[in-house]
Amino acid sequence: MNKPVQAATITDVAQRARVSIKTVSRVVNREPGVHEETRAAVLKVVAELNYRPKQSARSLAGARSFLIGLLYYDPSAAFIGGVQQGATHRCRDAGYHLVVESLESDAGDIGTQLDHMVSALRPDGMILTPPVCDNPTVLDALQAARIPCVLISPDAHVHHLSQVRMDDVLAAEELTNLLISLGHTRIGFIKGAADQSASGLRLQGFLQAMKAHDLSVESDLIYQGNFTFPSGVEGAHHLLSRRSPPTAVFASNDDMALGVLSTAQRLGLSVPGDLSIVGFDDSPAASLVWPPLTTVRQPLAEMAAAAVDLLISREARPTDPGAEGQAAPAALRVIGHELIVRASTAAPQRRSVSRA
Amino acid sequence: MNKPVQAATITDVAQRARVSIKTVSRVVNREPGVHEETRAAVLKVVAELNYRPKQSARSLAGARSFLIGLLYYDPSAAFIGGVQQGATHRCRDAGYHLVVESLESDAGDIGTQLDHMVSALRPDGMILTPPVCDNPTVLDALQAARIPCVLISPDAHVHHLSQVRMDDVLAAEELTNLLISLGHTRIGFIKGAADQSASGLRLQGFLQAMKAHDLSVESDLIYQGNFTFPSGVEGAHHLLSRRSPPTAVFASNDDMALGVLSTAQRLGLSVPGDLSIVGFDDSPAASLVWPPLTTVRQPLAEMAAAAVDLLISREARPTDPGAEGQAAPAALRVIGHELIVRASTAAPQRRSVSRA
DNA sequence: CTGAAAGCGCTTACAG
DNA sequence: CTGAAAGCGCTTACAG
Repeated sequence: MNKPVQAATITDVAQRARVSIKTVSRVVNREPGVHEETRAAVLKVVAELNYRPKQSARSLAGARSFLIGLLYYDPSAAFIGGVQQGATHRCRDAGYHLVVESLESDAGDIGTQLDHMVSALRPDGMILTPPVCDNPTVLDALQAARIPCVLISPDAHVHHLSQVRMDDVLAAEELTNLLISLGHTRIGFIKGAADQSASGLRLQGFLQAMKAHDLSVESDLIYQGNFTFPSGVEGAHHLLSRRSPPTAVFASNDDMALGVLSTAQRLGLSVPGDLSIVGFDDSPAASLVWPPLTTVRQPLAEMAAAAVDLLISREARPTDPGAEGQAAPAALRVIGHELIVRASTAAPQRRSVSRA
Repeated sequence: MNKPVQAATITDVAQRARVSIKTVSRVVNREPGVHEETRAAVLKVVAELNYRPKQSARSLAGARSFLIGLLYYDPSAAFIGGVQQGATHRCRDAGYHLVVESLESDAGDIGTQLDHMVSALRPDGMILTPPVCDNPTVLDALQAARIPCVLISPDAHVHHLSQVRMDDVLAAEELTNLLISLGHTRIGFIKGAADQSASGLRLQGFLQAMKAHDLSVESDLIYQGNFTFPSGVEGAHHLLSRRSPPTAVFASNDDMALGVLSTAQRLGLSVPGDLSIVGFDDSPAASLVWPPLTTVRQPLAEMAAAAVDLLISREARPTDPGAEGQAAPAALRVIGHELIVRASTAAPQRRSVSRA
């Protein structure tokens, strides 16, 4: 009996509360200018009928769709998991919904894939993750469609679009300071892929920390990796075969750090006894290996939540090509990270026993 | 000039094609009974205007929302990645959209979290992944809301809801047969968590394969794990400390296999020389470690695509409580898996050198 | 094979 | 502080 077959509509609520649908609308949307008693009465009926406005009706009548899109490339990185979690939670709290779109990078018609979501759904905003957030085609298409966008950790620093990121330089500095404070002075560094800006930022943080402690960095102790496990293996061989090998290695991400760890152990080095290792990302594997990796956790969920906020509050409006002058400046949010100190780091042993 | 500020509507198309909006609707929805010339003319205008029906208008007027929900629990397992990819792609091909909802299992009000999506969005169907797909509260709520559901690999085998799964028994048999064909006769087995049905199914497949080859299985060589890395470590210690240790270990998932691998190496055993190891899942880490794991890839994307198909074709209608007799039987789709043979398996060495 | 009318459930722009 | 009217862009149920 109390279980209606049909979901309640705004009209049902209005009739039962003896007000107009406009008043119900005001109450539901938390608009000001409603008598407190009226508001309470409406709210009571809303609860009784378990009324929930339909997204499609609101979207059709109004200017908002209550939908936010999340765009990413297919090889759904671990990255996506954290971003998506943060985004769905914030969306739910705000009465929005997250629609995901996994783009196929090999399919040439990225524009068509996007069009699908943009024209049919007309989301109120779009969140782009790396590396989609650096794809000019995608960015242009979204701009043309006037969809507000927030880029998560894009490569391009100066941009007319809003973005959310963490401070890679600072995190790398902290990681390096940790090694230095443990007593390491010869620290090897394995760079990330040359075409990703995070690579440069992390190196910068490393160099700044070393310099701040008056420690020299031999160019021989910097190896160009590409964020993959194999390149970590190669980097380890390179660094550990030096005449005077480092007592610690800073790998620019966990995958490479795992490669270093694996290689060190195969060479008979004990970690962290003979070699301390730090990574970056706090990937799932980082805590599964032995010893677990000291690393940095990217605040992915928090970054995504900030992106949603930017979109909902309309701070992320796309710059209007027709009125560039009065366009609001693009927002930039930097979210704090977290240093995760685990067992892969320790003070260096008195004398080096490493050899490769 | 050719770039309209406003997106084209069905009226725009109708006027330009000199037909009624009803005819445009018919063409766009591929309904039969439209003169071929008329259809061509409409299609031409649709292309010219780049017309795309708005989801909100279709949803409000019609019986479908063109939205499919994906429900999962927060610690977004690697599992989700594959499922989501398969689902978004199939949705896009079918003109649907995937809305994701990450549930917080610790928050008591799962019903409220669900309600958010169900009442406001009214999705045409919902895809549930483990372990949400086995939550009675969620299932009941969805049933009450009359939302068609497809469960991905649920624990409960007999169910009145549609489901898609892989054949765990068969996959475990194949994995075991591989080890047997390499010459292994003493094979240790580490079971998965006792409360997940996959654990029992994989054990069953293992036992069937052993029996089919007239190989005995000492109860001492079966260890109760729980799908975690540490339980793999414990299982390895247990198995390898037997007076006559196994030459191969079948871990019921990759995380535990990784624990076995790590332990074996710390004990000085070479893998696969002294010990062959197989896992299950083809997790990202499985191919990153050395040696990479022989395992089974779950056809997650394919399973998700099948789930979307079930939902769109309306084969997954919820059983109507009011007319149980005429309810269609729940669908069941079993999707083929893939054996991934890597370097963690080889023929056993002549004499066992293992000790723990 | 084609179309005119009504209506889905809301918000917008006004009016009072 | 409140409401009547119009309309968003489609589909449904008919009619021809």
